[in-house]
Amino acid sequence: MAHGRVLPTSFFDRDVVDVARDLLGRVVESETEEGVVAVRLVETEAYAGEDDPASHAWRGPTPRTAVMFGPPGHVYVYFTYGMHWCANVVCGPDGRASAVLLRAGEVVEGLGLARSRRRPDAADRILASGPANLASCLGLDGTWTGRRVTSPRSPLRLRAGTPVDDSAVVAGPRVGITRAVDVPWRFTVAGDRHVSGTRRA
DNA sequence: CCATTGATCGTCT
DNA sequence: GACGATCAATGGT
Repeated sequence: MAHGRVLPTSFFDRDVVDVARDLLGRVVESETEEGVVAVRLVETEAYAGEDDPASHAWRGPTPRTAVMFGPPGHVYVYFTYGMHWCANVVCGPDGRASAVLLRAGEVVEGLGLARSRRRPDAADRILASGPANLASCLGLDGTWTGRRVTSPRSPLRLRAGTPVDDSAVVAGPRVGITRAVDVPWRFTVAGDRHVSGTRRA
């Protein structure tokens, strides 16, 4: 219970943009045989499914994106660039394929384990900075897809943490995409050192 | 600080 | 067969 209670399914069952913003300050926590790693989120992005040209779900369901078309509160972990895994939480009602990409955070528990999964010499500020780095710290890969984040007994959980005040939230364009490049659905905690780089395609 | 580039392979056209 | 919801290393300003 160190980081508050687990967020309920209703938290994720609403507009994906609102969820992305409200996830800042919350804590993702994974538990494996190796131990627990917890990350306080400082950067997220919203992807609005079939309505959003930048979403993997834009052209309708495929075997890969099937989870996103299911009920909210489950994880979608995808493989990209031949070497990286990235994690999303499915949002909105069943049938609407929206999801929030977890882009960056601060490791607040399990620092040693997180570092061993990345690089032994990784600085704290870059440990979970970037979606693939964040997923790596948590030990996530494709086998985690479909898991719930809304149960206290799930190996992957999202805890309430401490919500971030509106005055400290910055909205801007999403990173690394080639369509809908100007839609401001990337949310960061202003001035936080753990936010990832702002390079665009 | 900024810009460029190679690595590497699943997914969909 | 092309293209990624990326990262780290490199080299210049």
